[in-house]
Amino acid sequence: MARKIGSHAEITGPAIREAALRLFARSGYAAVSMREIASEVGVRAGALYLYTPDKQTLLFDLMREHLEGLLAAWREARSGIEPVERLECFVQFHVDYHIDRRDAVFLAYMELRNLTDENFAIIEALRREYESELEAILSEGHKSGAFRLADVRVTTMAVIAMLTGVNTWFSEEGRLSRERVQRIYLNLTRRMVKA
Amino acid sequence: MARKIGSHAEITGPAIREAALRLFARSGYAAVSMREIASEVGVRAGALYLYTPDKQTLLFDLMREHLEGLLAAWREARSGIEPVERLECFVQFHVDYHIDRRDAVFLAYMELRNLTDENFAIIEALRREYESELEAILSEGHKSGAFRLADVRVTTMAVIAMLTGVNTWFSEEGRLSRERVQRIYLNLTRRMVKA
DNA sequence: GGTTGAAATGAACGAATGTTCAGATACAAC
DNA sequence: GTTGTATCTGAACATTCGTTCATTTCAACC
Repeated sequence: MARKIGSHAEITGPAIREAALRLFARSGYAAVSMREIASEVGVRAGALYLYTPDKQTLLFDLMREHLEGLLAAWREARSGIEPVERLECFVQFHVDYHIDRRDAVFLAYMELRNLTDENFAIIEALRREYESELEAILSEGHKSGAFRLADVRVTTMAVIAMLTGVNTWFSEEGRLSRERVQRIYLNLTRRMVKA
Repeated sequence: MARKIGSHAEITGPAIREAALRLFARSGYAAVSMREIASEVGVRAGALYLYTPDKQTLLFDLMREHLEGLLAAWREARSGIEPVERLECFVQFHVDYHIDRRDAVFLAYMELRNLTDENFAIIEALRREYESELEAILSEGHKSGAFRLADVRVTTMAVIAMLTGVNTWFSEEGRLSRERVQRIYLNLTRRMVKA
């Protein structure tokens, strides 16, 4: 029978990822040293290498997990929703998910250029996969006449950019509640696709 | 009478800024070394310090010049335009200006966190100044009844995020011409503010 | 042709980087 | 209490970093 895993590892592994995510998002991948991450966790730099083969993999894993989580959560959220209501569902979901994961969203967008070519291809594919979820919604609605769009692809990019932008200004303690912001973005999106 | 400036300096100064802009945008400020920049210009690292006091100032100047240029160009573009047409003018201008300056736009957004606190405050003020140009347009239109907006501030941020997003996908050799893209974004913006 | 001075070099600086690894440590199992 | 092993340290490694500066280069002038 396998030996029970050491008690520290159950804590340290996730703690490293959380610290790395926070620091990478705040200062940028290249500007954060392994010693900084270790210090944040309360451990020395060498110990990090029990949990990740190297710094690049640490970054890559954070980005991959974010995007895979995003896709999985969306597929869960949309299941059982009629195509007609899918757009509204998407907007609500996207805003919610992104507000709750500012650091990860920031990282997955800002640090693309610090990925190796191979890792970049994987991350980029995941991003496109998510984008094409929205594109499919718009495309269906366009064909059915529910939406009237000048260009499906451009509208897709426009809506995603607009929605993701919420992270550059929204604050939970700000003037507007999360629900109010969601409603406003929903109305803006409706207008953008209105037949 | 002042001595004529050395012949090299007329070339090298701008060349350094161009190389730095390109490299910073491609790989990130922290990931680019002074030796890389110098090599790109065809000079050794020490020579850079004849043109900039340090790396941080090099970054800061690039960002400041971009934002100051953006503001000045916009104020030039809008002059003589009636308030009613200002929004359309803004969209055209913003898309055009941003498409033509991908690296600078990218830099001024991505590298905010690598600025010293003092420099960050200056850059951030310039950004807000530009944003409030659009906000003023929307606010006027809202008051006059030309637009119907749920929230002026959120709509401002939404429009800017949507428009700036053009840089993440547009290519001059792509499926759509610049003029076509401008028109699509213009229509999307019109819908977002429609009374 | 010699003088001047800006431009650029090349070597060097201390500091910080990612990563490795032999040894110390802590803790579950017996 | 001894053993076994996962965990972690501390020191060291080869590089690379931003920056400085004495020295060299070279075009412009008298």
